[in-house]
Amino acid sequence: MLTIGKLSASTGVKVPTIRYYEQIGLLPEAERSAGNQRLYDRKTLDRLAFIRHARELGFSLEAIRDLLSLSDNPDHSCSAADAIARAQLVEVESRLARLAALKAELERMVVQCSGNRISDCRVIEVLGNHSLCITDHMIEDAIH
Amino acid sequence: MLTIGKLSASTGVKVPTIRYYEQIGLLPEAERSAGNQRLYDRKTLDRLAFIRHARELGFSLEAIRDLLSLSDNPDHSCSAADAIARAQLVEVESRLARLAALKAELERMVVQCSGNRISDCRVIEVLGNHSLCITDHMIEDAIH
DNA sequence: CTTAATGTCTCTAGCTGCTATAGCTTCAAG
DNA sequence: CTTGAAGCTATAGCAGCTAGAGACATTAAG
Repeated sequence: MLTIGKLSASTGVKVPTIRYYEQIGLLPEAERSAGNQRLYDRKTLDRLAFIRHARELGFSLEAIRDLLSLSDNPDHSCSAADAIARAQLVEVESRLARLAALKAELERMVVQCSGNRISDCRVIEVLGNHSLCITDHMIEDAIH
Repeated sequence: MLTIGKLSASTGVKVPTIRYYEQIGLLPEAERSAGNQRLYDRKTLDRLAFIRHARELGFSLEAIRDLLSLSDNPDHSCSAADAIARAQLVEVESRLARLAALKAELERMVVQCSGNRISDCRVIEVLGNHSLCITDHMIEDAIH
């Protein structure tokens, strides 16, 4: 049985975050020691590792809640889990395309900085002039 | 002079968001009509377009506040603006590398989905098994 | 000119996903 | 047996909005 600190150390999830996950029902209410301290078993450690990993992949707590309830019912079809993952993938691809476009724009900005007075600064100018920049339309094209 | 609705329509920033920006001091307090409605001029429209664009580029409101105060003092050197943009670029590059790795992992997940019972589902399994996944170390390597 | 629809006003509360603080109790090492 | 770390609860705060209530303003149609 692990204390919350050990659980935190072995999953990389901070202590207050673990308590928060319990509070919102992502983790079950922990057993308590005689002195009222939370105690965790291997099962909860796995569950928390799952949550952490999914968070790193950008899944929302809501999506994770769904995935967990799916994995709690192993007889159901996995198509729902697959759908969640696919939706997440679409999201990630969209963010990726968007970020790539923004990176290009930022690079243009810093390259063109004259190093002189603000009034000559491309950074400020580009940010103020939307027409110089990559449009949503271009981003949409890049995605598809 | 524009009402808040027109300003919203022409910048794509929602009405409550404009009021919020005023409240936190990103926009100056607006002039008011006889009937106490906010009125905006071209200058504020430009400022709001600047803010919107910078937000799309992922700048925090704090960074935008700095950029705005720089552009309000056009005699200063633009190296500060350049530094902010460069920091933002580093951030974006890091997020980009991270997202690319996550995309690869998600693709593996959905491809391997057996379409059958949850107990056979790779989506759930991969999420639960951190050792199968791309590590922070690998992401760091990808960045540099 | 009136009426109805739409727009705007202020204020408050809520959202996600945590993080920090205060003031207390419990535990483990020396 | 003491002391310092780790735990507890409860509350409040962060970014960056968003939504709702209930009142006043403006505009367009009839």
